[in-house]
Amino acid sequence: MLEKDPRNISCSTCLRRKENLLSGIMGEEVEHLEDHKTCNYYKKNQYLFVEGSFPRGVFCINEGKVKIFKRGDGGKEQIIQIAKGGDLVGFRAMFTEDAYKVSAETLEECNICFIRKEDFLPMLDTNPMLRNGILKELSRELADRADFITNMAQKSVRQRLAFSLLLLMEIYKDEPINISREDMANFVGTATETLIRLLKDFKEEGIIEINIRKISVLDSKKMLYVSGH
Amino acid sequence: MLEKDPRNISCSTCLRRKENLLSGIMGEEVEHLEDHKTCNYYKKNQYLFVEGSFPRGVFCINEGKVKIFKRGDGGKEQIIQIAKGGDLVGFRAMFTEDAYKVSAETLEECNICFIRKEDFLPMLDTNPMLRNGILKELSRELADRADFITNMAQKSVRQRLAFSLLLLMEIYKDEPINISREDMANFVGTATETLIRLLKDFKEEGIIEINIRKISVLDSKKMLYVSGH
DNA sequence: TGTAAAAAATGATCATTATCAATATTTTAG
DNA sequence: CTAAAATATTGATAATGATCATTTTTTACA
Repeated sequence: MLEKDPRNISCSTCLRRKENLLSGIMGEEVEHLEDHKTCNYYKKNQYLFVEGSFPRGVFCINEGKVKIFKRGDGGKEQIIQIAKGGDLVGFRAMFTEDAYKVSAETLEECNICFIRKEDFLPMLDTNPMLRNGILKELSRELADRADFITNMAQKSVRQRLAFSLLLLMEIYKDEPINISREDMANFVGTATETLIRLLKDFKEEGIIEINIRKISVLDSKKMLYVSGH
Repeated sequence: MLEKDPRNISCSTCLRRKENLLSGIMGEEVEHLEDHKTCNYYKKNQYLFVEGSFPRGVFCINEGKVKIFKRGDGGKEQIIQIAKGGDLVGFRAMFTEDAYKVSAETLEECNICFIRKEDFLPMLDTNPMLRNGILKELSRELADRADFITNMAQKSVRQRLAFSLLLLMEIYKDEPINISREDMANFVGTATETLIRLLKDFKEEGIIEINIRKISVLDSKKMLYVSGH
């Protein structure tokens, strides 16, 4: 259970901030951030923003997981990314001055801070470290997505699932992976039924363990092998 | 046939530059650019850079098409993007201070200018317009790749081919699309044989016309319909 | 805490697309 | 201009993965 009134989260002491893109912010800029950010508790399955709407600022996840996804023409979700504590979410659309091209929804209860555009963008001009960090981050994500596309095009569903489970393992750290079969299928890019069958295979092969819906990877070496990497 | 000694290409009068990210460069910065850039003629199938190598600068395509691709674990290429005259290529890896994650190879003869890192990066600090342009461009491409991933996951090969042909149509402007079946298959993310069969279908349906290997889209409205968008 | 709704799991079937093999056409280089 | 190499095309077959229908389990909440 998370703190439901997270207003006391402080930027100056926030450990998340010290490890993310905002770590370059110093002195009075931190104070300004602290005074102007808001922080809210989100239940599971709440939207942060929706495809087509216009960005008002950037979200900084303190606790919890958020899925970033796009709806295909049939309305089916494709999950592009799963963001976790420490990640900044939704700042890309701010630069294009365009509507969001993806949506963001919590996968579990979250504490998430919000920094308005007007408070965030000026820091780009005054803070070369932040600027460079963002350029670096955008470039890194671009490279990740080239990988994603290549995997999608060239790997079997079994291989993609294996690789996705390794990614999810990193996102969920030591905790078991706790995500609905449908979301997982929409991340891997397959049908829910196919995903469930493959999970069963992995279980029978001793690579994973399933408790109710939570998945633990038992043999990540074998998983990497199965992923074809 | 292209000019094989393109040293006379001038940044100050370059129409390509005036329409791309470098349009914000003014006055003596243009002169500096002009003095420090180099410009070369490339034959078909020449590499600009290879996955794993380290970037020394950025390429500015004056004439010709360049494929940006990644090799999957089997060595098979996945084309991520096809760059054309006016496009800047290879600047992402410069920000990550990391090796290239993709390769770039000419699809036809090209004239391409090269700006060294040392001449390019400092402009980021002095030129907010360039900086914002690049943030915008990176964000836009990130959105494009989310689309790419979603199409890859949710659309049939037939739909993806239709969509790819529309993209290629824009890239090739009025000229017929001139790209090998293998490259096209590696862009769509399918087997060459499947691609050829589908092209045949499109031809029989009157949506495209094929001359030797060059493809002209006859009915782009129908093509859009077939693409499922 | 019981019940309805949602999510997960299983089974059967079908369609799409990959793969392998062979041939035809086009391009390249001597 | 011609032979060799590369590319494009066609055919046959197999495998992967989607879809639809149904049952079981889990979750939410009155």
